[in-house]
Amino acid sequence: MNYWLIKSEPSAYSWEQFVKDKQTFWSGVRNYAARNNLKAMKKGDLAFFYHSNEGLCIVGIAKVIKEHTPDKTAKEGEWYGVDFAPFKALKNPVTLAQIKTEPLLKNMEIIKLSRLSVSKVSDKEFDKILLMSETK
DNA sequence: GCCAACGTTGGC
DNA sequence: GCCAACGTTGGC
Repeated sequence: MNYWLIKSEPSAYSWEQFVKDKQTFWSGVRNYAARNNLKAMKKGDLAFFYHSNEGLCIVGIAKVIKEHTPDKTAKEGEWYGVDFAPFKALKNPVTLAQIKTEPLLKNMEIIKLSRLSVSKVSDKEFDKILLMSETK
């Protein structure tokens, strides 16, 4: 099983809306690196849901319920989307500032490639962030 | 195939 | 609102 991190601006699509919707088709990705990550996702994989621009924190975990399918919102090019459902909310959001100060997480893709909207998270990073969300 | 210019994203 | 970082584009 693999872990991921997906980013969204709350003003565009928030975790709250996601929970309300019960599931969503993650589309609109127009970046090759992000697309490759989407294509690598398997059913059952978990992804952190990160709020960019506002909040700047990981608020919950999404689960892949359907692997990549063509993104019909793309007028040209070969792009894909993935279906997610909310898995669970974090007890406490883990902020970007917290991640930055944690040595174990300094090399996370989200830190190094802040502009990548879909990035990979290692097992260790996933566990660490979960732990941080449990303790304030 | 290189590289400068430009556009976009996202943190501050 | 600014600016750094990155991706993309286009001229050569």
